[in-house]
Amino acid sequence: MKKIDILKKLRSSGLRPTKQRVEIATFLFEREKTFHFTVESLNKLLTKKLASKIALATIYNTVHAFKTAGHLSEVEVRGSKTYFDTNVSNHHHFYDSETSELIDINAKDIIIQKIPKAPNGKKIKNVEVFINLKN
Amino acid sequence: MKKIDILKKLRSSGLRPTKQRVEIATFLFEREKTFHFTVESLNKLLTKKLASKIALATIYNTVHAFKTAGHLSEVEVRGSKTYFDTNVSNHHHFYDSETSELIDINAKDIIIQKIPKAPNGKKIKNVEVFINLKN
DNA sequence: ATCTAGTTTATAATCTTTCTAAAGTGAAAA
DNA sequence: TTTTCACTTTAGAAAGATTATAAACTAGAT
Ligand SMILES: [Mn+2]
Ligand SMILES: [Mn+2]
Ligand SMILES: [Zn+2]
Ligand SMILES: [Zn+2]
Repeated sequence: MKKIDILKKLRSSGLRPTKQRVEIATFLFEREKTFHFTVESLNKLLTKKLASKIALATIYNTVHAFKTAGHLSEVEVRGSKTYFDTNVSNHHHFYDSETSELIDINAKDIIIQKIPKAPNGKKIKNVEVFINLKN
Repeated sequence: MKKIDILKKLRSSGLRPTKQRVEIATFLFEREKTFHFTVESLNKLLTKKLASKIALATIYNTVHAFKTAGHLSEVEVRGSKTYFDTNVSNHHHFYDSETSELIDINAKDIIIQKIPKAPNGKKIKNVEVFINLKN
């Protein structure tokens, strides 16, 4: 994703393209592959990459704003920290607890043959498959 | 599960059957159906049920001891609190975010037809299916 | 250039969970 | 039974992640 598109992405979500948001968005979205991160890991990487440091509160604010805008999704992973994902399409994950690393699985690469009916008047919103890895 | 079995369960895991442990174990395991809970919800229910209150630290200690002994499992649910489960067999869950309620799905009731290979020298430890519900 | 609502920031506050260390207790040994 | 001591409970402190606060800053409209 190019810088011009990043500005569009921000503006179209009603987010002013501030210096901090553009830097964070560039870091997150100017890459080909999915990026999984926690606020802590993102903060470390941004600190390493950027000359001027961004306040931790701003990183939290920005990540939440991006999530609300639909530019990031949240992945539930065992542990205390919240994981975010630049892949906002429906997909699944491998999880390597040795390295705390998430790996995407395309939705088409998992086919579920049999699934129970949703209980009492409820419907199925989505199905998440989480595959834990070992050595 | 009967009280005598609860004492056996504790002793066989190397846990002294103290007053608090027996009360918590009785509350958790003397029921037919699976029970899903957080430490907070368990604490509230125990406070309501018991005459003498158990310290929050003891509830944390006990729940972890039971988990380590294999009498409880942990379920990863979106949100800040940790969920525990009296069903320690391999199974899946529905999750109703309206009520924050987990519902068990028997492992046999979900059949996965196609699954990707584990990456680079890793193996699959287990597969967790999490079905989010809506109205 | 001015203005203002939106944004950033340092810091405090909150919330869940874990740690600490002192007091209490189960059960083995005497 | 009494003694003993490792294990357990407990209140409160501490930790760690996240959110709230409010003052300073700024993008972009006028
Ligand atoms: Mn988590
Ligand atoms: Mn969670
Ligand atoms: Zn992903
Ligand atoms: Zn369950």
